[in-house]
This record gives sequence, structure tokens and C-alpha cells, in this order.
Amino acid sequence: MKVQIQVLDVDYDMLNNRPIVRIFGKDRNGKTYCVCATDLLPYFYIKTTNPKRIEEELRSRFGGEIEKTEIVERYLPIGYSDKIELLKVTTRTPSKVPEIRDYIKDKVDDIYEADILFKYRYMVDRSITGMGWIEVEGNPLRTDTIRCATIEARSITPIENDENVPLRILALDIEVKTPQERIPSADKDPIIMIALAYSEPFRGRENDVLVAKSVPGDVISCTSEEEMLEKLKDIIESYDPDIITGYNINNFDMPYIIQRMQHLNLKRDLGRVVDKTVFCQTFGPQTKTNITGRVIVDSYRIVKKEYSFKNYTLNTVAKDLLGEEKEDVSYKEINGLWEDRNEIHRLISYARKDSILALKLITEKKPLDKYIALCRVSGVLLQDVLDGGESIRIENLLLSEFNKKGFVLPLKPGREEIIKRSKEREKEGIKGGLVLEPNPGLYADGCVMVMDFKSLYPSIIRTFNICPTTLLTRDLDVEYNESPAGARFVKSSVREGIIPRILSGLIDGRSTVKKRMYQEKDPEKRRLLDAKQYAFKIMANAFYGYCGYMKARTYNIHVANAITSYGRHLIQKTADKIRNEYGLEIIYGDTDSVMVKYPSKNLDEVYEVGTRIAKEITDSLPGVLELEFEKIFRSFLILAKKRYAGWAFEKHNGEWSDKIEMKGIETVRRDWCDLVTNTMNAVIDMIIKEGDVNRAISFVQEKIEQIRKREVPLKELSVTKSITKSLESYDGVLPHIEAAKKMRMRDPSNPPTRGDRISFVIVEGNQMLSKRAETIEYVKEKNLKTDTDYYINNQLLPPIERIFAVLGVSRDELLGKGRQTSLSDIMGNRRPERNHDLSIEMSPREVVVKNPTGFICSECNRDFRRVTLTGRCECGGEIYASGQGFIGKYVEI
DNA sequence: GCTACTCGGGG
DNA sequence: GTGTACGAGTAGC
Repeated sequence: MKVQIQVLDVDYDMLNNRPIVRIFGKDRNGKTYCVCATDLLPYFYIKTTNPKRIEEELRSRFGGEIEKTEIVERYLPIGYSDKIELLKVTTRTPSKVPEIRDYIKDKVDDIYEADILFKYRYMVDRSITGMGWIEVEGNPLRTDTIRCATIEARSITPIENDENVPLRILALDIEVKTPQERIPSADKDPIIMIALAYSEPFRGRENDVLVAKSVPGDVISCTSEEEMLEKLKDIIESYDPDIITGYNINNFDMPYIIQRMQHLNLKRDLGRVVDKTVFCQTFGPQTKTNITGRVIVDSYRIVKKEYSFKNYTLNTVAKDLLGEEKEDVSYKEINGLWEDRNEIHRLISYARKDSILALKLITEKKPLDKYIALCRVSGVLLQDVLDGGESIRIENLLLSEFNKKGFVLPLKPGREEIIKRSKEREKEGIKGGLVLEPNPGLYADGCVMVMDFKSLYPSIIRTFNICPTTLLTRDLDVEYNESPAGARFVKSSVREGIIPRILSGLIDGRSTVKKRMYQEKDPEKRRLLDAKQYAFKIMANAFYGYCGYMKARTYNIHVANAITSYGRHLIQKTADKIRNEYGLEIIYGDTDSVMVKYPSKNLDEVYEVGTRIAKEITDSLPGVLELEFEKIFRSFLILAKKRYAGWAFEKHNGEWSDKIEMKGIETVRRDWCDLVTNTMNAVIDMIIKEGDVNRAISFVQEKIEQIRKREVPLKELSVTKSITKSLESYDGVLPHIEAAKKMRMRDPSNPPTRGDRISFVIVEGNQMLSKRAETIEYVKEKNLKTDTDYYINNQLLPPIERIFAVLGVSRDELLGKGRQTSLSDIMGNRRPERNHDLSIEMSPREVVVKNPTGFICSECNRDFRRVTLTGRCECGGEIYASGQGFIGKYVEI
């Protein structure tokens, strides 16, 4: 028979003392297969001057475990040199390789590739990638261990196919008997409910709730926890999901379920095989669960990686991303609801909703596209792309490419090696990119052109052929490039480096995909292409970091330093050239970008000049190095190195689009109240977009006044922090803990506990700050006075002051003490000497309002500070710009 | 500016 | 499982 499947998971098992690789995948119709292959044995390489003796030692020590040994010719991975003879040792049991490796380690010069997981050894040798497609020919195989159609492979061929098979997803959420004042623990507290949500209807249902007692209604009643867990296993087996998801499933639900199963002596076979039981690995607070043939996706972890929020409770995240909230149940109520026949349904629908939300985060936001694309580019399995970091992806590509070109890959460094590396690093140092010293201030006259090197580090690596395999470690009569830091690399005409070669493939791959993406009309396919080009980019950019990563297989400080030294050299030369040959001022630059002042406000003109300069400079650069005209800052506020904000204009297919861009200026921080965040955003907006520093000053003054008069809603002043341990175990004095202790004192029957989030405000008094923290409710109830001084001087002013300082506005002035604050200032009238002309000129269009100071609805005359996103008022009227005594049509460009 | 330590999410 | 492992943010030097 012959099938084409997309690879979901790979593992191996032992059969008759030989490994049998099992590839799990799905065909286009969604049918699951397991492909078994026995055509590879584990192997690794040894560098030694006495292979005969080593061979004898291995055979006498490990006997039949050594399948064969042979002398092969390979290139060594570090340093340019010819092929040398290595001893290739082939064994039988993958899990015994570490023992062999450690036994022989001190008797030989070096060992290579003796720490490659066997599934990846197989995949790399057969060019199989995670989530890639293969065509399999072979015979059906009957087994009593594998739970899907099994094929004994005769041949496995990787095939090109961009499709992704629809994945069947199961989301689960457990509820646990929750004692007061203690976190549930799996050895004592049973699971009472398991909610399941299905991405494809299962037996006609979208979701189910298993309940460990008999209850009427739309639930699956069980007589015990044990029966409920058995039912869970049945459902997983029949529904047969590819993906199991849940919110924080990695650190709570999965380990808990597994520990309960262990506790109750149930067999933990949740995967697509019966012989391998699920196990959890715990390292510190992190746990990782592996289920053969399926993939565990933690939607919490994904959301945390992909989105930036102040906190990541399921409720907050779902509200923002899905527009839905959790059912309103506090964990403290769980026991009560569970015991109460009339209330248990609240708990049931709460659990049901949680599982639905966890599922929707995956099915609606489709975050897996990117991860699947990363699998296909790197070759790594989906589970490992989700759990692992950058290094596993890089290493998989390296192994594949090294082997193809006849190189062996080094082992991961051991403890001693890492110590050696860090000592060398201390001595030699590792330098990063060049950051040009900025002159802080607001640049609003004319424009700021931003030019940057397109993928600077990958381009440097390709252009100068930088790679451990091209590094010259001794004098040889070959052509080479010498980096500004002194390291030498043979030219690509002598030998193309492996990393430069991989990078060329990634970068060419990306531009091909991007071209296809621009032509693609179908939004679904477009999204997949976008994920793919993104994966190429991520991978390309990760190589530089890997070269300087101390735990890298191919770590070499000279390689890492060569890359950045070229970067510093290039950015400096470029800045000099723009200054000297074009007579333009360089305002700032960081690693791969320069910001150039240009005396015009005409976007199209600036675009044209900038593009020309970038092209001329590119023409003078060697290799694939390319300076790109990136965007225009219509106004640009720089506070210091790496801290700036700008009103950026970018041209896409001839159309300008604009946005505020901020780097290093934080407006959102956990320990700032909303008042600070909102004021910061408004102030930056006024300065950057409206160019109106005076208005921003007045705005801050107004806010200060509002704080003084206690007109600011308490909610805007509150900061929320969590209790992370028992209240007694805090050494220091923290405001939210003090507030929590007071809550406990006032209502001992319902004390706040670990995990609770406390929102507090600071009230007046002469105790230390933390002691003056109170909850909003209490402040309202007792009509306490907030500490206005604290909110002005400790919350609002510090970040605001940093911005105004570079504009020459002092703290006193913001407080209304310095310059006289006239009525007209407060009314928002402009002070001419500090106002910047931000009127916009556009070549093709002409509707312009000079200095719009505000916006107004043409229908109901409602005032707006900014033009609304839709360009319309709530009443439906069009938004016009107002300023300098007239009202005109505003054109968003 | 750097490194060491903390803590998240779940019930 | 040919394992040894998160990451952002803050405190403290």
C-alpha cells in the first residue's frame, strides 16, 4: 500500500534488540497512520589516533551492543581543514549510547554526534521534518500496541506539499476538590470534574463535562473519580485527538491527572500506543508531558508568548482576545458548589466554559500556524517546537546540513567546557552592535529618514562567509576575509561555509514565499504563507545568537565577535558616508539602522530621496549587504539610547500608513496604575502626533489637579498584585500584602489567600508607604482620602518627567510652579515658541488642516482629542479637524 | 549596567 | 529518553 501523510510525532521502541522508529501522521482525509521503520541503527563518530585499539576496547566492553565499526572520512566542524579519518561506531540500542560515550570519552581525542535523539537521527538521515509530508510504501501491519492503522515501511520519501491537514483538538479543564488555605495537592485532593471541548463534534457534541458523582442534567455522571478517569481515557481513545490543549495544562491539569491516575493505580495510556504510558517530567516549577502520537499545546503558554498583557488569567485573556468571559466562580466557592445539589450546575457550566475558552484560543486565533511553519523550516517536531527554545531548531538544521556536506557536528558542551568558555569570554569579551550617541530632544522640523540593513547579521555571515567551518586557525595559502576584530575566514570560492549556505536558503526561501503571499488573494492561504515567511525570518535571525550561545555545539567566540565587528564597522561607515557625501545629519543609529534628519515635510519627496541614498549606498556595499529605506518619522522624540518614540509613516503598495512607534519608553508596567499608563500615552500622542508640547503640559497639569481634587476614579489609581505565598512568609513589607493582612484582620472568616489578586490604593497618613495600602472597597466604605502627594510625585511624575526633561520642561513647570500657568495654558492655548508646525503636505492629495489642535464631529459637535479609528463619531457624523479658528475636513494618510 | 532571584497560570 | 530544560521583570550590587 501507499499513503501520503503529514508527520505529527515520531518516537521509537525496541523490538528484538533493535530500534523500530514509529512515525505518526495523518493523510489528507484525516486518517491517522503509524509508519514503522527498522532501517537505521544508532551511530556516532570518534576521533582517535588509534582506532584499532578503541574498536577492540568497545567490543570487549560492550560486546554485541556494537553492531559495527568503520573508518570514514569527514570534515571536522571547527576550523578550515581537510577531511580526516574518523571511527564511525554503529550500535543497537539508542539508550545505551550515553554509557558507551561516557566510557570511551577519556580514551579518545573527540566524539561527535553521540547525543542526538534517535528520532531526530532518523528524521535527519531520511530528510523527514516535523509537520512535513512523506510518501510511504509498505505493508499493513497488525500490532496489539498501536492504536491506529500501521504500516511496515518499505520506503519513505519526503514530498513537497504546502497543505496542513486539519488537526483534531481536545481542550480539557479539570476541577479539583479545593481545600481552603492550601493549594490542592494530587496525593490528597481528588479531581471532581473534567470538562472537555471538541474542535470537531464528537458523537454529535461540542463539549462534555464528566462529573465524579451522580447529577441530573447535561453531564456524564460517574460514580467515582476512578470511573471518571476511565471515561476520560475512553473518550480520548475514541475521539482520538491530535492535539490536547488547556489553559495552563502543562503546569496543572496534565500533571494532576497523571498523578491521580498513578495514585489510583490506573494505566496511564492516553497516547496512540498502549505500551508507552504518559509521563511527566518536572524541572523546577516547569513540567512537560509527552503523549506518544499526540501533541500537548498549552494555550496559556502560547498566549503569553504571542501577546502582551498585564496579567494572563484566562478571564483577562479571553475577554481581550475572544470577547468572552469566564463564568463568575471563585475557586473558594468550588467546595461549596460541589456539595450543594442546587448549586452544582454553576460549577459545571463554569468548567465547561473554561474548556471552551481554552479551545477557542487555539481555533479562533490560530496561533499554531506559526509553530507549524517553524517545524517545517527547522525540521523539528511540533511538540518540541512548542516546548523547546531556539537551539533545538538551529541544531536540527545544522545537523542536517553538516551531514549533507560531509561534516560531523560537535557534542553539546559539558560542564567543564562551559566553564572554559565563560572564562575565555571574560577575558576576550563579547561585543554587540554599535549604538550612536543621540542628542536627546524632539525632532519635528522636517523629517527623520530611517534606513536599515536588511537582515544585517545574516547578510554579514553570507557576504564574508563566516562559519566555524571556514575559520582559519593557522596560516594557509588560501584567499580569506579578515574581520575588523581580526578573525579570518576563507572565501566562499575556497569553501562555502555551512551556516552561510543555510542562511542563503532561508533568505531566498523567505523572499519566494513573500512574493507568493503578495499575489495570494485567499486570506486563509495568505495567512499560511505569512506564517511561513515569518518562520524563515525567525530562523535566519537566530543563527547569530546561536554562534555566541555558550551551550551551542558550534560556539566560537571569534565567530560571534567577527559578526558584530563587521556590523559596527558597516554602520559607522554608512553614517560617515551619509554625513560627508550627502551633508545630512545623523540623529541616531542602533546596530543595523541609521536615522537621518532631512529638511522637508513632503513624505513623497523624502521617500524618493531616502530610497535613492539607500540604493547608492547599497551599490557600494560588498556581497548581499543591502541598506533599505525603511520609513519616515514625521516627528521623533528621543530620550536616550534605545529610548524613543516617533510618528512613523510607511509606504505599502504606494499607500502611506502611519503609527506611533515606541522603543524603550514603557507605558505599561505592572506596578503603574492605569492613570499613569493613560496619561503617558496621551502625552506621547500630543507631543508626537500633534506636536503640541504646551497642550501636553496643560494636560499633565490638569491630571495633577484632578488627583489633588480626588476626581480620579479609584480604579485608575489602583495597582493589582498577587499573593504568591502565605501572608506570614513575606519578609519584606509589600503594599499588597499589608492590604491583604488588613483584610484578614477585618474579616477573619474570609481571608485572602495565596493566588488572590489584591487591588490597592495608597491613602493618606504618616506611616510607611506599604502600610498605607488599602483596597478600593475599604476606601469607599470608610471614605478614606487617597494620598494625592504619592500619586503625583511617586506614580505620575517620574515617568512623565523623563519625557519632558528632554524638551526642557522642568518638574516645577509641570506642577505649575515654574513658568506662570495662565488660564490660557490650562485652556490648551498654544505657546508659539514651543509649537512645532506639524501640518502635513502630501503630493497627490491636498486637503490639509494646519496644526489641528482637536477634532470635532460635523453632526453633533462633540469634541475629540484625536480622530476616531473609524473616522466617525458615535452618532455617525464625520470627524472634522479643528485648529486655528477653522474647521476642515481631516484626511488620514 | 550587570547578574541573581522571583514568580507566573492553574484550583 | 543518544534527556539536565522557561522568560520577563525586579531587586540588589
